[in-house]
Amino acid sequence: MSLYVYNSLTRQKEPFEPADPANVRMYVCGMTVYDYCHMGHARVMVVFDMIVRYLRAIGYGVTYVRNITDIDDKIIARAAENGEPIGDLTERMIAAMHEDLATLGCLTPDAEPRATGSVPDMVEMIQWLLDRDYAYATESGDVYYAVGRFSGYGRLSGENPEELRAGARVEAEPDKRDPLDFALWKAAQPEEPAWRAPWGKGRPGWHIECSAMSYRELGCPLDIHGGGADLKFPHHENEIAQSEAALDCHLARYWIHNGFVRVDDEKMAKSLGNFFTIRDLLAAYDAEILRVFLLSSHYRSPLNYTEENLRGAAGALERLYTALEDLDPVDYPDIGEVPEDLRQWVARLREAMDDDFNTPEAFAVLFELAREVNRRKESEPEEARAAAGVLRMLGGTLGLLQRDPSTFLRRDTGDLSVSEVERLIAERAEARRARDFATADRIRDQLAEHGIELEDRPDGTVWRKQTK
RNA sequence: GGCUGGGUGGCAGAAUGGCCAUGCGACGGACUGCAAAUCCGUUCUACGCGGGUUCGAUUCCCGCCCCAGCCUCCA
Repeated sequence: MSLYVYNSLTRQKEPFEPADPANVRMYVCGMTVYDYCHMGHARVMVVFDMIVRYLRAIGYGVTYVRNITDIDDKIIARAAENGEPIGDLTERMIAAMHEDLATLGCLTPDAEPRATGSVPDMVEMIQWLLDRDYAYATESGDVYYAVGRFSGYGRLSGENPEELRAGARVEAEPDKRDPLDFALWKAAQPEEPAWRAPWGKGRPGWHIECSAMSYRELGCPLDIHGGGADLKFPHHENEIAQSEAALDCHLARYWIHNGFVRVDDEKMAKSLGNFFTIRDLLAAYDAEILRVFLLSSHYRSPLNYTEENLRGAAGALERLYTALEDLDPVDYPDIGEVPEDLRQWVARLREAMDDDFNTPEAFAVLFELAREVNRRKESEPEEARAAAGVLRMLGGTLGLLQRDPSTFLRRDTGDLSVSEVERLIAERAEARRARDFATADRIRDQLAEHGIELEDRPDGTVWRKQTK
């Protein structure tokens, strides 16, 4: 059995065959740091984190590079608006991003190159394009890519250059030879940061940074190039044009694009005023719940944000952690150590994930395994420990289930302190001993109003946070 | 208009040419002082519409309708 990946370039699932299995080279377009990460960013980050984890879990070595765009029009505008230096704004947003991603359980990429730290690489690549006549400089000092010179333009997005020109909503830039041409370099403007280049001072266009940085960090071709679906056109199309013209090499073997986050079935967008930052949501939901939500639909499908769906994710995670509770799961550092009778679960998860990272199917496997753990819990504690160990290990391949179950299940006491909760539980225990069930039930109702759910067990009462 | 994806039971969300997804919800049973959690069972003729291929299609083919995204900065 082997991994199949949907390749946006060919529009079909293909067997995954990296050039070097010991070093899968993966480049993901990260974010432009002028504001906090929203759920759309979170989805990209979590989806590709899941992909890296899975590739590593099945034995690949992966070099994961994710860039940071820290110079562009929006950043310049926002910094001016705030009356702060560009560097202050971007440093602040990068720190916030790192914090958000760590909270969501995303691994740190192996490299996180910044555009401003890579300008010489970009200048060099633009020079190659000029030398080969794939680019031209204008009177005003801009440099454009000559799309008409590149025959493969439109292959990734399925767009036809002729159609694009015909329906060109692109406003006419007098200096462009072709409306499809795009900026590689923008001539310096007063009040804007600028770098030196042989053809004049200025700053890089957006697309060139990914071509230059991916080449510097990983060479060419990449095994995987990823990003949000909206980057297919024009960003990735332009990257292909740049890299292939400059390097005589196909930029990437596999293109992976994730679907959008929607809100009430509309795209989440700042212009619609319906976007949520990761921070907004972390105030209301545990980070691992967000992660479950983000992986609960297939990465290429749209993901609809609703309160109900978030609650569903919370319930799902609670079910999994409840299965792990009060067990000491066996630690399996390697799949090979899983007992024979539990291997089928590992195989089923792999089968799901090997099919283009089918996380919903993977969750189905985890739920069935959780049921198996629960079944064994009473009668066969040792077998339950083993099954729980596998559940935990498989959850780990998705970046989940690594916490102590009781920390998760008792993560939040709402507006009561833990000692108050415990005091009330003790009071109730007293009442129950006296068979004063009216009092006992009143205390239970009182706790329920604070979102605390009780469970009476033979050896005492435990409480947990109730998600409703 | 062009280019991508989609339309599955009360909700979310997979797979699949003929049998079970899975989770949540609802209902019944076991357990419990009652609950909760858990287990067992049931629920809902689920597959956008109309044709075709087939012994048999939600699944393949054709046409249509509808939705979302991209075509302009966007994860």
